[in-house]
Amino acid sequence: MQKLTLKKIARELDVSISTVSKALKDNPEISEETRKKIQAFAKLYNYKPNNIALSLKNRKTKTLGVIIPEIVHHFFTTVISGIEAVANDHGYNVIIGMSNESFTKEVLNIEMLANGSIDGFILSVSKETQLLKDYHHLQETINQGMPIVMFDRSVDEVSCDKVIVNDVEGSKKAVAKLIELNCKNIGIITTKDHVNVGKLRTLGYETALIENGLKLNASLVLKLNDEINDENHIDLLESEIFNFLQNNPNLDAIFAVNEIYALTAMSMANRLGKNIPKDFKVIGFTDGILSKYANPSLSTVSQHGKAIGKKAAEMLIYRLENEEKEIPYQTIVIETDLVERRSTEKN
Amino acid sequence: MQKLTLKKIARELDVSISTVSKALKDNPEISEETRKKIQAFAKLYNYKPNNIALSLKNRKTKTLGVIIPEIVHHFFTTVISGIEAVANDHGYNVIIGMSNESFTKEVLNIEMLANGSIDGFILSVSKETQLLKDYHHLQETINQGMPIVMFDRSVDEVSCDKVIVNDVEGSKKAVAKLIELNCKNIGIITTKDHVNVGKLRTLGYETALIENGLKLNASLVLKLNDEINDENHIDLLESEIFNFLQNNPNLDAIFAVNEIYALTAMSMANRLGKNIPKDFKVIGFTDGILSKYANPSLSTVSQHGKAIGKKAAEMLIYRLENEEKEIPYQTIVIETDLVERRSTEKN
DNA sequence: GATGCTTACGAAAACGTTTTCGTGTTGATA
DNA sequence: TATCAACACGAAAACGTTTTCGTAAGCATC
Repeated sequence: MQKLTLKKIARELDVSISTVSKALKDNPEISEETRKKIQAFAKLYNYKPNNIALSLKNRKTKTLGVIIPEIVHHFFTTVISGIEAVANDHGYNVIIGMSNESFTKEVLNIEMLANGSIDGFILSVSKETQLLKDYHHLQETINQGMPIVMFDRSVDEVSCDKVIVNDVEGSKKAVAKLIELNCKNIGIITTKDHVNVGKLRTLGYETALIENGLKLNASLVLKLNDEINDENHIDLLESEIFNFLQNNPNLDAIFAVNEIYALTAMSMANRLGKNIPKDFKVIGFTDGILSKYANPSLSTVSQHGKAIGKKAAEMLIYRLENEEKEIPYQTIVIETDLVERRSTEKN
Repeated sequence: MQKLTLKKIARELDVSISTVSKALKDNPEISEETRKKIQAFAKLYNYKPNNIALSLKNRKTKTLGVIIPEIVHHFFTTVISGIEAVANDHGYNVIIGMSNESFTKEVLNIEMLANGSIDGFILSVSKETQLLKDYHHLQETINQGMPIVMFDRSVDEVSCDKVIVNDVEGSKKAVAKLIELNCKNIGIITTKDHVNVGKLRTLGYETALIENGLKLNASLVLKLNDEINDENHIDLLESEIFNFLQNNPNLDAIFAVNEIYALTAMSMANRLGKNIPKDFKVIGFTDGILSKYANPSLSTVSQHGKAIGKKAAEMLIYRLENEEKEIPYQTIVIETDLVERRSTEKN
């Protein structure tokens, strides 16, 4: 009933532990007869080596630690699915920690895992960490010889492998598309600047306008507190966006830096009597489930989350399995795609 | 740079390993002076005990294994967030495996983790496992002394702790609500019967009709292959549901066993010129993000995923930490709530 | 009959802990 | 001065592996 060990097999078959171990690994030192006997016994009672003992011996756990800000989140889970796929192919497990966007929980999670439980990290830093700009926990982990691969929300101040999204370029594509569709007054709904991706996407928006000879107009930019991007503040979000649209009646398109802002913009535009896509077009960022099933379906900038996860896992595993090599840190940029759906159909 | 161990501290301070270990645990055997010295050194160089070595020694890993069919899924991630919260409070980590609805991957994941990596499982079986009705891997795991807590998709044939949703009751509430709203021809969009929750929700629908004196009408029941409940088959799903609604023009309400079916039903009803909620009402199952941000927002049966996860983790941890006690297996039923939104507003 | 070479196996160390038990030193007591 | 307890520490086993090294037995060789 209880787990079988080498020692128990050895005692049972009256040989030494070493002999059992070698026999199971087809070591030629062991005679045909003994080997057959031991293997048969092990198979019969379904012997499986204990992973913890192996980890201790090898000083490798064959598991990756993934720290994400939030798990009930389409983008992050998509990334995880990419990580899992690659990890499993290489015989690795994945252990997941959530920071809940809290600096303290991020530190705690990293400390908990860094003491031998895993071989390396894949992580996206919390918003609070970005705000505090305190990265000592990350640096210390790296200094201790544990590799980190950052994705999406990466921090420039820490040097390590990174897989990032081309936020600026993705936003430029989206806004350029709106311009091409003859929109003249394109607004943006974004976050406050301390959220890095928000800042970058805003930059992309501005760049696209300028490159196409359009004027920037500060009143067409709505910067929201990201605390209201959350299921419990739908009403607040709605009223902010409603007011914004009402105060800018000439708006004929919105680029929103996430799905929720985009969907809310669509509803509020509807409420103001605008028809989408006929007289109001919308593009979001992040190709999640909301965009696909929205009504009308929402055009969006796809980040290829699964590809991000795969790439991050590949980089980490490669580094882990080639520790003798001096591999320079890399930053991989995953390009975005504009997925066109009904919210940007031509008139 | 490299990880500090007891041995290194011992060598550095010229004492034995035992002394270091005891000093760090404030064992009174060690003199004040030595204790202070060792603790100061350990703190200075940030000593943290190696988790793997502890796991081996204690034969406890303090980590829970969670196997889910799919991670890019609102309900499952909500459950995970509940598990994480409780696990972290008790000093446990969570390691996640995905079966991708495949029996083989489920078995592989369980085998991979069962060999010492974790202390117990929380799992929801894959669709393929339900179809094959092969549960030997689950039974064997339990026989080896590793506890399992099943949630949501549980299997009656295996006895262990379970946390399940009251699918029948939830569906009854939903359909009863539609009846109360004066709907006369209520259809259901559900899955084929081999999906257990689909079957139960269908049963709830039928029960509600009968208990309210309405007739069952087979033509108002649409049983879909669950392969098309997937982002790649939106078109197919749409056409199936469109035909269903078109062939039953007298339908004035739909109860759908998941969000996607419900949203698609709303779009298709729109396409057929029906106004929601005025002449067509819809209720879905699973209170996910889609329901909240749908337009009109979708009334739905909420399963309280986080509560399910919390309860499952509590049961598992309690069992793990009271191994001496003979705890009988429990099945906890989490009741559902009907969340009313605009798709069922009164006329 | 001494030497050497296979063959087949076991002992022991190592990974990093915790914990039990043993022991040398000190100071007090009879 | 012999005895004893208290004190402070170290040795070693244990958790379950892998792997290096040592060695006994058997046989052939000269």
